[in-house]
Amino acid sequence: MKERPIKQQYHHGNLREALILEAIRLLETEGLTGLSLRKVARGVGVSQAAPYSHFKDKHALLSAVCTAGYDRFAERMRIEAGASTGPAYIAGLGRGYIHFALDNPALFQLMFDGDMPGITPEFTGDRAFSEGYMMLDRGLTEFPIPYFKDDELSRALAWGVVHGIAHLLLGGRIKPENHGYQSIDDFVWAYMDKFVGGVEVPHQ
Amino acid sequence: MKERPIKQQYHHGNLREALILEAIRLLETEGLTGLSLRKVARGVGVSQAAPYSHFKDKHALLSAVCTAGYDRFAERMRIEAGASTGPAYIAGLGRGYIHFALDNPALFQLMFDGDMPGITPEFTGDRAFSEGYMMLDRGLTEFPIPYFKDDELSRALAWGVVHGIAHLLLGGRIKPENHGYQSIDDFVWAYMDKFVGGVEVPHQ
DNA sequence: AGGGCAAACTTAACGTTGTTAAGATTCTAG
DNA sequence: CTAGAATCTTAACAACGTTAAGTTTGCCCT
Repeated sequence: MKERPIKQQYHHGNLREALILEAIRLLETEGLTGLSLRKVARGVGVSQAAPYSHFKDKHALLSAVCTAGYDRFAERMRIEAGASTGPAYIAGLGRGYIHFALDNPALFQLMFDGDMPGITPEFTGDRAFSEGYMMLDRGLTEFPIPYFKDDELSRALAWGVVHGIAHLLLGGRIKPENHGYQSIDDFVWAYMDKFVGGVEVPHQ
Repeated sequence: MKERPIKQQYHHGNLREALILEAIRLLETEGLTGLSLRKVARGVGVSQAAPYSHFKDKHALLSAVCTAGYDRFAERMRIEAGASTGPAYIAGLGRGYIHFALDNPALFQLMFDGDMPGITPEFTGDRAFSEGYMMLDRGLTEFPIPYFKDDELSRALAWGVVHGIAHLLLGGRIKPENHGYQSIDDFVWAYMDKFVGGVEVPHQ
């Protein structure tokens, strides 16, 4: 019987998960370019070559990080959409999408800029498949955007609307104060409301 | 009098421009992650430290590359918009935006993903300022999208629509064949037509 | 014309990175 | 209890960004 079943000395126990969590942590503190395999290894207290027992190379670790990221991503959309229906459901999904990007900038950048396996309809990786795309797709089928007749293009359009603003806000290309909004959150709400309803939202 | 005023042996002559052009060339052949300062130097036949006579560091060279990129970017939009007016003008600008991204993927990635000085209304760098944003902004003022009342949000929305689809197509997240289109160009035309007109475009 | 200075460029070195090889330690199945 | 597999370590390699120190070149000033 061992006195310490959690923290071992030579065998780490669950190095694989620890590396993924440390990589996510470093991503948000050091950014994508500041992330190195050796730093991740150092962060969990193992040698520089230890990760190679669990991942073929750096890209494989980052892929695993993406998989975890897609899960959190879909969860955020699910939470913000809540139990609402109709246009409010679509708007909620969009806000979740955008908020996730702004709250996890480096992770979002890795998920969509690094050439990582992504969220396309035909992608069938089990855990890596993002529910995010499916939720948006199903939502649009149930509740089409008024102005746009429901067809394949309207799905791409809705996705573009949401993804584009997320990416532009992330890069600082669009600043809410330049569009009459004091807080990012006000802007995001108004933005999605305008898209799903096409209405003019009053902003002070 | 020298026999060769163009190609010198020790002093390169116009190393600065040569480095920028070589960096752009390498960007599209090796990608953003495959681009190194030393490769750029090797490509123009100078030593590894030569670039530091013209650029403070790698980031400074990439900034100069972005400046050149923004010029080409705006030019592409101008060309595709041509002399058209109304919704067709907006659609043309959007197609130019998307086509530039697809034709210069790594350059576009650098311009919008690397933390490079970008195109925001208040950015006043002389040559680095992209006319692209200004053209889109002026176009929308002259020719508002029908469904959306012309306000500050509609500018952000239009930019998001265009940028989002460009980025998603670039990353392979959206594939035209999944939306009923055989060629990317058909898809891009239909996409922009749908946005500016809100009409259903027939696709075989 | 020539001297000197600054700009442009080279070689050499440092620390960091991703990756591999070879060996040591621990776990586990038989 | 023991063999082999899984896990982890140390050591090394080439490539990278960057800096320091020295060399070559262009050019202005007298």
